[in-house]
Amino acid sequence: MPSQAKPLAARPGRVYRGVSEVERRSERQQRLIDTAIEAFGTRGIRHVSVRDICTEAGFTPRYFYESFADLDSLLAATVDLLLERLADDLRQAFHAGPVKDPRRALRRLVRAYLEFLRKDARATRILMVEIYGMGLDMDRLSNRFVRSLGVEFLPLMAALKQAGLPRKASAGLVLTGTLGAMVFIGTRWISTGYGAPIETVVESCMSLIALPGIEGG
Amino acid sequence: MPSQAKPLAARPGRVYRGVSEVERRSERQQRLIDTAIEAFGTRGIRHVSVRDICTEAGFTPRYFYESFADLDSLLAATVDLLLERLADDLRQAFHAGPVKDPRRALRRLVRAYLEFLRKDARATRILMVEIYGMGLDMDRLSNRFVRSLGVEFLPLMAALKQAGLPRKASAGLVLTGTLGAMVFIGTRWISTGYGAPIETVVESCMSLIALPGIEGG
DNA sequence: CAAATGTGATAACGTTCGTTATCAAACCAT
DNA sequence: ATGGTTTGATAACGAACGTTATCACATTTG
Repeated sequence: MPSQAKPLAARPGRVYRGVSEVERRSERQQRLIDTAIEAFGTRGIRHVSVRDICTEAGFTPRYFYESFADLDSLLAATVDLLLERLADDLRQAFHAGPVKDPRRALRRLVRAYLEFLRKDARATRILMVEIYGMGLDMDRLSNRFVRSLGVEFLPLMAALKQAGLPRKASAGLVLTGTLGAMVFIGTRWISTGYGAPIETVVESCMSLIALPGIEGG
Repeated sequence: MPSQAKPLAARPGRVYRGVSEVERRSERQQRLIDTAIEAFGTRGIRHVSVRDICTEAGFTPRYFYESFADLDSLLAATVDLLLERLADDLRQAFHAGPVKDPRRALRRLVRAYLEFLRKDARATRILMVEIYGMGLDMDRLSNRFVRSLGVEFLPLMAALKQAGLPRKASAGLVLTGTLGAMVFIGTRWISTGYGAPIETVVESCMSLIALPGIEGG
């Protein structure tokens, strides 16, 4: 599934210990990504080597290169997976209530985002910090984030923004800024040990999302 | 001056080629930091080694360790210097007009910030991207940024925010969020080749800073 | 002058890195 | 059972790393 992973074998392959070749390869890939989440998420990419990943996953280096070209590819695949999980959570939260009320739908999304951050500090570190080590420029990064924040989420927010936007502002930049606000608030919340109650954090996020013009709650 | 640099020799030392020992050491330190700005700012910290810095600065490794304990210390010193420069620019912009009008003063600050980013893409990359590679947690990072954004800036903005803040929001978190918005917008602006006119970027930033309640322009 | 110190080029040290190979044991096919 | 595959442990490889030392040369000090 991860885009940066190597292709998963064309031939059907042979069955070993009950599982097919494609299954085995995919399991190994998954195990590598799981190990990467732990390693990158706790020590940071700069303190993780290919060898580290292999020994921690209980693999021979050969199996690393079977799945990934290098560490950066593994990081990219890891980020992909985490963004996918985040997107799932957001989608679920979005549809867990009335979709027509934009303010309440947005609040559900924000809360789901924060709960995702609280659920796994390692994932958070990877998505909020380590991701910058990749070659991605801000545009791609922002787009990637934004795309994973749900297809439903985006037009909703964009519409809201456009409504109350000052004449000369750019909707795209404001969107990026809002995203940055979420990221910083989330990261800060975590680095202070989730000190503030989630209600307060949600409210703080909402106060930055909500522009004059849609202020109604 | 940089906090992460090694102390600059206690003894007076001897004069060499016309300059005193402390001066020489400080010049070397400065040259190392200049080299670091170029190296970190264009290739990223992950692709820079102590040896790289030395050869690019025209130094023997000995002189690296004379000034810094390791690469991270050099990065920290570099960040310190850049934040200092940014703070200088902001202070100057702040006092370049009527201080009493908070909206206009804020706009001057935002513009100065963006012009700083445009002035040197390497500095921008270091401050906005590479900085995350350091051990700093978000709290320290945010505080460091925020402190360098000018002692005058902060209470101003905090006061503005508090005025229009929803009941349950946290002023500190909202401040962090605003900072994140600035960072993301600035980085995105740059990664798109400064495509948008600075007026548009300023306005986009302002639309995120300005909360309902101080909306009056 | 001579002695002491600062400089710069070079090399040395041991470690770790990414990457590839070796080889015996475990497993599947026929 | 025999022969081809997959596996896991181990090692091998050259390159790069951080760090420290060596030694000739330039400069200052007495």
